[in-house]
Amino acid sequence: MVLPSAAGTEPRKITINDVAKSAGVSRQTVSRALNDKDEIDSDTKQRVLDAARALGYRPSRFARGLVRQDTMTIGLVIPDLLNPFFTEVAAAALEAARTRGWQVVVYDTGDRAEEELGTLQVISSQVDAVIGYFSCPEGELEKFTRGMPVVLIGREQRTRFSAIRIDGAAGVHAAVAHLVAQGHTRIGMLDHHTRAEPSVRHEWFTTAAAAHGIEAGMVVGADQTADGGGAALRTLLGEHPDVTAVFTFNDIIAIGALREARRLGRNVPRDLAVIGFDGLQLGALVEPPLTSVALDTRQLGALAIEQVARLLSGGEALAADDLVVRGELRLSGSA
Amino acid sequence: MVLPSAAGTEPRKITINDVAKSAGVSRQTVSRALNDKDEIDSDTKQRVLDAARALGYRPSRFARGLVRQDTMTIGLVIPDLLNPFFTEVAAAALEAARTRGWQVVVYDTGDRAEEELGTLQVISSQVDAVIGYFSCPEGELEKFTRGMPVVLIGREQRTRFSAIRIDGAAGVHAAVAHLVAQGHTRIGMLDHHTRAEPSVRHEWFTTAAAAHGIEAGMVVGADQTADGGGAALRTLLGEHPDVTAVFTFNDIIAIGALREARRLGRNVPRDLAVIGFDGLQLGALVEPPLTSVALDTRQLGALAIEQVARLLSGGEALAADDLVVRGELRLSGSA
DNA sequence: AGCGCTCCCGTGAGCGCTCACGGGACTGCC
DNA sequence: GGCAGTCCCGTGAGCGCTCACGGGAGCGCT
Repeated sequence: MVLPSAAGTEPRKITINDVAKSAGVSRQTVSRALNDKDEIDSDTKQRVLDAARALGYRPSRFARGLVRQDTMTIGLVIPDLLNPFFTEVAAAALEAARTRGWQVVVYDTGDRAEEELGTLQVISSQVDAVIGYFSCPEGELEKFTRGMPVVLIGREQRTRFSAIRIDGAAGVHAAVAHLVAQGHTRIGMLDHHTRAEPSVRHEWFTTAAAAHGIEAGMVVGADQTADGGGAALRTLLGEHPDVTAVFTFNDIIAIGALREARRLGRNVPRDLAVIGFDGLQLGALVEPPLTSVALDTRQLGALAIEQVARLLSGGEALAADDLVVRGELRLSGSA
Repeated sequence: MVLPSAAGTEPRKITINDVAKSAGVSRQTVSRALNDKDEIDSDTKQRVLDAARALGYRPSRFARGLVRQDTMTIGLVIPDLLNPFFTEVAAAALEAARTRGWQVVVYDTGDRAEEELGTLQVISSQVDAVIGYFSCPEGELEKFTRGMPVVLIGREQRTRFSAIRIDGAAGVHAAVAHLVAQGHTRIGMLDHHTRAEPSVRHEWFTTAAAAHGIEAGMVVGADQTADGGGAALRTLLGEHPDVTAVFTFNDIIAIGALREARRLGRNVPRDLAVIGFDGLQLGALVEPPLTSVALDTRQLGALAIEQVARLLSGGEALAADDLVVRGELRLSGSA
């Protein structure tokens, strides 16, 4: 591959005009050659193509996009690509977008609020709409997304934006009911620890626990990784050795807890029942298979794309009541 | 073939001029208001902002990109977002791209060659360069990527494009050597089955087996999922009940085999040793932890981005010998 | 010659936006 | 009054490309 190495000089962008000049034809002829249009002699076409290659010409997608504005690009902002839950959502969104012929740009904020803003700033001039998990204040969000459709996922507070609510109340209630029915009374929770305030999933847990008349104070924050889940379980069992069941913020933490339980010689589910949240496909691969409050990630992705479509078309958006994905207890081996 | 179907269905696009007219100011003032520029009265600014919101104005990212061409977007094409290996690579590429201030657009082809072409067609006018896994003929590839830098991953044949080679020969050799040292002589393989020809990883396996003087004919094709791995193991053990160790095309298949072995009452590694390929983080979560020929996905992603950078700048590209990621045997519980 | 037709190719216009510049209105100060 | 300075705001130009036209050249036919 031979490219003109711009030695020292500013590598001035090569435009269609440079190619035209080099091939001794007009812009339009170059355009015709590159786009496989009709009205062009095959010899001329080859000459243009050669000239373009020799110059290392790359058409500007902006200029092209400007004139024929037929592409829609959605920005998908997620906290962590390595967390399977988000990749499941991303895959679902990608699939839903594909049926519309839309592009999806994926961004990873690393679960840090400051990255969110940076990403948002960049994104705002790159996409036509944004779908994502955001933990930053709503004001900041609005500032960077002026006039752009935004669909939030899993944000609980009432908001000016469209938000797909994840409602796990019933699912968590069912999970606790299941544990209680199995005879458990000392149920702990491994929560998300990076947020200052307790998570909504934790609230669901305490509510469910209260409904069953059991204590819900045995909570330990966990890093959003399997190792974090393991460490948190160790801490929890250290503080409350009589715990016989744990509910976790998500499946990754649960899987770490599963592993840690094995290391501690606790048989799951006999000595320790574990129930996760998310319902990852991954949960079926571990031993024992994970019981979890499962979310339909495909529906989640599809809903988000659907709502974006409505916002973009200026049509009637889906109401908040329709923008809900409900967690459902899926029983398996671990509880 | 997926073509960009008529995406936006708005009757008429609202431009900056419409907002200007509506607010009774000039284009430039609108621009100033929207971009938080200085030379504007705060009252005017608010009036413009209100007008923009009332009209539902969204700036064109193409026009904006045209005039200040400072954004670089890389297209990352992977076969399956739900396979953790690819998300690890994607995460690595995203991270490497971020340090350069680049965007990454992720595409999922579903491991189907026809999707690759459709994706390529769409992508070619959307990104500045392409990184990806492609199984389609090179000619097709070139046709859709005219003049655009392309970096392939894991393609073995010599190619006109830059390609990052995955070299597992030594790693697989070490894996087989390890199994032989443990006393195994009947080693089977669970290969990838969707390609017509046998995989390169299979060749590495037969070569390594030959070097150790053991038979390598016990091969079963597997679907690229855990279930596929399980089914393939069952088939393999049905055909060759004396097999005591298996090497798999990748970790997902290996994890499925692990689970199936447990169901069949075979203890791993005592009754059946399992060695995977890829070295997924996921491998550490299953029981027993997976022994695998590990690839450095971060290096893979970083290399790809680095090469793209060199191709784009017109500078000297990395040579084929530098574009290699080598698999390395990482011992763990399963073998 | 004149006409119509096909095959190529070029020219003007414009997509929607930002940048550089110019300029009016108003202030303060000599 | 004159001048500089500040604060706003508007105008022309142009980013790189494609689309809609127009038009020359060559052909065959009347």
